Amino acid sequence: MPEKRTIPAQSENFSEWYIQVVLNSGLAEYAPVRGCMIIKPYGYALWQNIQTELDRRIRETGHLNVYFPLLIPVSFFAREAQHIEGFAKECAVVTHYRLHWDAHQQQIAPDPDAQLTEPYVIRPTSETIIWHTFRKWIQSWRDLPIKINQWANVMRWEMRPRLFLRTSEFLWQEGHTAHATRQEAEQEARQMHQMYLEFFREYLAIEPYTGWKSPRERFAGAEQTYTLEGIMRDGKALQMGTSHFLGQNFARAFDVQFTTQEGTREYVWATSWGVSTRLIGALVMAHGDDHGLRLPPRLAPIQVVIIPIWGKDEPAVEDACQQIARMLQQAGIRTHIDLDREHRPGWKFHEYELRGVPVRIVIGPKDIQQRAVEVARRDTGEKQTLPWNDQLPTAIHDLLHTIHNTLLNQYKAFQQQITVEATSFQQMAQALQDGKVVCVPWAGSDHHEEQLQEQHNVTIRCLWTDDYEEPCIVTGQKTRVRALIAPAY
RNA sequence: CGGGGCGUAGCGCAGCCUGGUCAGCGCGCCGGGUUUGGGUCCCGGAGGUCGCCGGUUCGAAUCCGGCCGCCCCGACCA
Repeated sequence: MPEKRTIPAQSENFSEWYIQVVLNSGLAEYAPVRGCMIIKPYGYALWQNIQTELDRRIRETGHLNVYFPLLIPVSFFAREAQHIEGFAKECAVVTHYRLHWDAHQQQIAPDPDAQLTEPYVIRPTSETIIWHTFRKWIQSWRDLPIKINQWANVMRWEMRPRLFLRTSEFLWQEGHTAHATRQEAEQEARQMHQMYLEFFREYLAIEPYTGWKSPRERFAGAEQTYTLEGIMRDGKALQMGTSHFLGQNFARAFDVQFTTQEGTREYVWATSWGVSTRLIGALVMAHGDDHGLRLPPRLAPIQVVIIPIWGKDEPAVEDACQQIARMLQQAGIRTHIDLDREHRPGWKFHEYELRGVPVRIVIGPKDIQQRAVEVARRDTGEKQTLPWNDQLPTAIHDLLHTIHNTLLNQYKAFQQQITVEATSFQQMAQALQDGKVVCVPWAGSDHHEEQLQEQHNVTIRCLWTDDYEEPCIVTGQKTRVRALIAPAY
């Protein structure tokens, strides 16, 4: 039986595979505006599952949710020099507050009489408006720390958009904190970085590389940027989250000082950190295969799909499906029954594989007779028959757990296998040529990094320290610092 | 911004070179029947000012000029 393939093989054309999986699995589709996407119910359910757990962890670590406005006066961006340099090129600007019918052009257009005296920027990130506000909120050491978070949309007018990975508008969570001491702010930035790592491991089944960014790759306005770098199945790195130690840069830019316990005046120390809908792109590219998505069970909108095989006695089959669904739902398992009569079972098997549903249960006349169900795993494709009894929900629950671990272990094995350690520039170049990502001793400068990009089209994704010293591959200087070098999204 | 591709039915496409029964196919949709343990099959039906503007011509989806938009690859970025 020839398979009707709607998506190309991953190995054939990864980029096209990615686009087709996103579109055909029902995660998202293109919007009328370039670079924007419509996040469809299935994709949004996935995002909401990410939100729910992440929000819990953010609040658990002492942060309160807030909402700041979408529009920011353009002058706010002039305050912090690096910040404006980083974002100016990609800002959408609101200049008018009214449309009118332009009789000359025969179209609706901004009313020239309704031009704003000061244009507003649609936020590309909220540091500026938040620090403008912090000035009002902070006078004394008693006002600190302030630890807030907001779930919002932001807009960055990207040159080259890509579904979920780099859309002009995207959804994210941005945390912003203010502290009395450098040490406390640094601690906060590292803590949230660690929180992301645990969340990725426990929910996305991805354990990315972690470390800090080189000065070149740092957030505009940060003193230190901590990052999480996942390696996708095509060997390219994807920045999955960041946490910035902002020093006193924004406090100085917005003149936010406080009176210490000793009565002196000091600038406030800051952090900001965030993850976005890009994580959905990471899930697709880290776990997906030729059949489509493979969603980690703790985030999957549908954890178990039940597919009936109708046979002669349809009511009996439907009833059996309902009973089992109820049993699973009562055990807290997100279960969906597909009672659609139009499509045959084979069609449905393919459909739910494309959509990455972790577990499929098939129920037909045979199963009813034997008081058993056929259970298939999306991650490995394995099928097994489980008895239809009180133990079923527990068995499925355990299976979901196993699937999570399998996905995580497969990811880790892949990441380990694609990573090579090099002790010379030559070795590194060869490994990159072979499609590997490379870990090297590094004490180079911005200049060396620029050369890497020009010559090999790769960047330093992150830096960390090892226990022993090795000579840097570009300077020969002994160093404990290691760099992960890879092509990136 | 550079390179490439595309715009014809809801979706995917053919037709364009060589202007004239070229308004066509597949999927989907609607109606009826059949089938259901890995993408059933058959019959009937609805649906398009061929991206926009202008030109050439007796005649333009097709040729010419201009404009607009989208996608892919690169430089920038979560």
